[in-house]
Amino acid sequence: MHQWSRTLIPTTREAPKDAEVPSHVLLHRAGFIRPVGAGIYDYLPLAHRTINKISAIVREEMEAAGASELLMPALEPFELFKDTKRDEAYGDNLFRVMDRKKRMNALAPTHEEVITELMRGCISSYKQLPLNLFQIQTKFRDEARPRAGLLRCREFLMKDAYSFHSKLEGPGGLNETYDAMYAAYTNIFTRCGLDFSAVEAESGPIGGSASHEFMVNCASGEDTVLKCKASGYAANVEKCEIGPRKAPSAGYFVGEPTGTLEEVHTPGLPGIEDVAKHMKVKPENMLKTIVFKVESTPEEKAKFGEEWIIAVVRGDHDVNEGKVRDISGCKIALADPKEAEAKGFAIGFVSPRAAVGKAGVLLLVDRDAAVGFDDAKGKSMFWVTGGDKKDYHIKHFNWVRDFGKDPLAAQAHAADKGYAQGGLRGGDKYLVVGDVRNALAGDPSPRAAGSNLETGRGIEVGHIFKLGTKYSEAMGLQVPDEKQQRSTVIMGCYGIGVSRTMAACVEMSHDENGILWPVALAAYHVVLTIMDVGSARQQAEAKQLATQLSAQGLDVLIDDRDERPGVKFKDADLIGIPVRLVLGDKALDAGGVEFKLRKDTQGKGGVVAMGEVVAAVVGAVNG
RNA sequence: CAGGGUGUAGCUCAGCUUGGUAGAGCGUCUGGUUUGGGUCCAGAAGGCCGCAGGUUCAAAUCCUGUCACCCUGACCA
Repeated sequence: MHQWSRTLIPTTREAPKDAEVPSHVLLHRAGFIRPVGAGIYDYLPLAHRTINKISAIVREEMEAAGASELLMPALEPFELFKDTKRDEAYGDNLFRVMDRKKRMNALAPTHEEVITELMRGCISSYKQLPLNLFQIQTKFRDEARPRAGLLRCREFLMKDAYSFHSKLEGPGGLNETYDAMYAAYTNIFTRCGLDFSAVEAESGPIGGSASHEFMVNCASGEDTVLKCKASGYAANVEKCEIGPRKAPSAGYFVGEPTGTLEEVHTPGLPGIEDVAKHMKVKPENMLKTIVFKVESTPEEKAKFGEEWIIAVVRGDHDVNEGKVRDISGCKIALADPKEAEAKGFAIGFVSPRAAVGKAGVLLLVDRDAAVGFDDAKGKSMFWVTGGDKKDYHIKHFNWVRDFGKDPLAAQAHAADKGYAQGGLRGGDKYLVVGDVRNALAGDPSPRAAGSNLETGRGIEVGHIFKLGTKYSEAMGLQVPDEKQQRSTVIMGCYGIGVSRTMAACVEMSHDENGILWPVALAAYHVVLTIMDVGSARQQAEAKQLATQLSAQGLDVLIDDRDERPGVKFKDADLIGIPVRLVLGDKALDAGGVEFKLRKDTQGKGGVVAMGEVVAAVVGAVNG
């Protein structure tokens, strides 16, 4: 049991002006955190207690799933990152520290390199695998823009686990451990009392194997999630597939021109919305073109030369970079404007015509943009797109007339296949129709015919990932297998943002008076509010009750501050303790104390007889 | 990294346009008052006006530079 007057809970009436999101405001006001620098925070006693509770749950479930805890250093020699090239991949996000010998070190953003190096020296046989090791430790990332309090920090607490396998399938394989981690994460976030979803996530260009994110469902979340109720499919928008869309009845691209091609001067209009407004059309009548540069290896460049990809989607849609990458089969990056303009692309004003007659340019057209006839309206489509020169757009773009019938005809087979695989190196193709945009609410489900996707927002608190051999390959982690062949170890990694989980919980669960902690994460289960601290009787009763509650394994906070009742009630609500017991003369005279749950916002609760209080609190806490 | 904004008391902010030597509310401390949802009254302490240059008789205020923090975007295993 702790006394409020003997610990540090600096509640405030107002939050700092720069705090905007609820978790930031409330964690500050409730005395959980204080800023130290950009994206760096003090974790005060309440926060520390809550974080310890999250950590304890994580530990239990990780151990139960067969993982062992260890602790690796946060400070690492910089050379470690060279083998995996993550000194470059992380770029400025990697904190660099020069030591007295002028040697460069890194503050670890994550520990793949360290643990792979560790394993290289510790295991020498496939018989020692599988292994799953985890730690709970402070991570450092020099984020370009830390924001939203604890949700995006430069220093934060993370549980990171790494598993090692000699095979993918079967007992002891990566897939088995991955599934075990999926189950463990589900247990962890369920026990934390969070409303969450496990969703398919973008697994990046390496390997293309499975990856799931665990998202706390919350309208203020940074990530967009799509779900199909019928099939249970759920995915991050970065990853979400779109089910078969209805093909245009007349065929792709086919439609009569809606008028003669007309150039319009559109200077100083930065966004598609502005251009649409200026040209008096809807964004859905515009074609949005995004230019990507293929990032080839030197060998590829020698063979294929410089390569570009132009993705075309409807103006009200967004290009999905992962889908462009997957369909083209190329590593890509948004084109550098200067470089692209040198190639003849008027960035910001590119139309599909820009691809015509240029070698090494692939045009990827989203299915919704690859039409010329509006079936719903029963007439040809009206398209506005770039004018292929600075500050100009064109009206009445028609695919067949203005892009060219021959190139379209040559690709009819690709369009019919729908999700055509192709691209620059698939032959002579330079136009492919497919799914290259972000999914939206109402889009067809990719897993259940006739069902539609729904959207929600989420905060990513966990991410599990099949790494494959990315790190073991780069760092030479191999063990001999049954046949005495050296084989590269297969890895998985599994992260949980512990400090972010605390903040996400507040985002998910608060009201106008403060935080509502789930019992499992509450810094204290119960707060005893002493009405008159000058009353020896109230003090004695409080102490006795607190002792009884503590004996039941409950965490008890006694508000023994010499404050007016109103102040104490406000603070109790603010810091969000699930159960409040008020010790005042009125209730004591009636032989009890006042019992109120934080989630019951109305009224002041009822009097519970002294002999039944402990059972009542235990009952409330247990569920 | 680009664009925008802000740095004045522990917190929220006013003062700056039009230079004249520092203000309010909340919080803190003292005394009184009050005592079931952030009482009321009186008094007090508390500031290198982010930092460094410059202009001026005089700078929180004008100029230059710099640092820090925040917002939007880019970025984000």
